[in-house]
Amino acid sequence: MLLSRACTYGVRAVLFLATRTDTHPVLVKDIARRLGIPFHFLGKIVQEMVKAGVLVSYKGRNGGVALARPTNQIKVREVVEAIDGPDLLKGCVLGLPECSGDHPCPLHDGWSGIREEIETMLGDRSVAEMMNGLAERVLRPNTLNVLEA
Amino acid sequence: MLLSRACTYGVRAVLFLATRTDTHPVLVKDIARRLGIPFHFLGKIVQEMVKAGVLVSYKGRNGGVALARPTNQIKVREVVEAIDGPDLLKGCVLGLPECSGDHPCPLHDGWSGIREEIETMLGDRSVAEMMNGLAERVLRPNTLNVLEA
DNA sequence: AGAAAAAAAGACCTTTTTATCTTTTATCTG
DNA sequence: CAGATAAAAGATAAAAAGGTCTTTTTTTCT
Repeated sequence: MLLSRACTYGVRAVLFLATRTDTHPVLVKDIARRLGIPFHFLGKIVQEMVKAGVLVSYKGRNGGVALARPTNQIKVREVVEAIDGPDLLKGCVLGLPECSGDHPCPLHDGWSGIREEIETMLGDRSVAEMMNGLAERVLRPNTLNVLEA
Repeated sequence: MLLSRACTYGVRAVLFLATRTDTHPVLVKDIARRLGIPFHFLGKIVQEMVKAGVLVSYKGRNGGVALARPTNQIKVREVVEAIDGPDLLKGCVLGLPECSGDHPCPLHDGWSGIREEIETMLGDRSVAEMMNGLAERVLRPNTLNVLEA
């Protein structure tokens, strides 16, 4: 698994918010229900994204969470780093501290190229750029979500 | 992390065996010491690789483990699949069961390309092909390994 | 002010991963 | 055959990831 499950939940939540034209805050509970993610677990993840400045949250009645910036100013990498940490793609694929350009492990060069592509995928495109033609339903894990109103 | 730690240990053990011109079995204990990997943990991992047909093992005096085939007939992918399972790279990056060519998630296309490259890196090259110019020491995690004879 | 609503925070639990230790089984040597 | 050797197997433990539940804090609306 490239991303932790928590991270995939976070990315999905951000993409979900990005599909909404309405920018009013959305309840974490509603996001969790719509995406089939455990509510309280998503709550924790949302907190991290708020701390990281990706989301803003409002307590109390009419509260909820919303994207901190327009979708064209948020990169998926920010979300990933907020949840899985900045070192997710750092370091040797084989976990060798000595592995470097000077002392490459057998996978070093291959992995370097792939890592760059992953970083491009996550970082060089904004959330907005990714949303082209994305139907909201695709973010849900199961088609037969009986909880959906 | 792309690969589990167990998997990196397994790959490193295979690469270590591949650096040896001598094809006599090597003690798991020795591999563990040389590579700085927990002995008993590596034992479990070796077992899985033996079951998968990547390694062969011999009990008793003069026992140990050895590569089951010449290095040009072993692919890293085999090792990875023996330890992390065959589904490591299968499925959506965001964990969405519905994600497919028809209903792609926003990362679907980008990830498809990257996945293929990872599979190429792991599967289309044999262990032998990767060993070009690899010094054995690079497989060790710490330069100052006092345990090394 | 008081009640309700919602995120924040914290305690706790379960599963998986990583790791250690002990016992068993197989094999070789003398 | 006896003893030593080494992997296999199993039991246990520690740490991390994933998930649930309860309480607290903040805010808003009568």
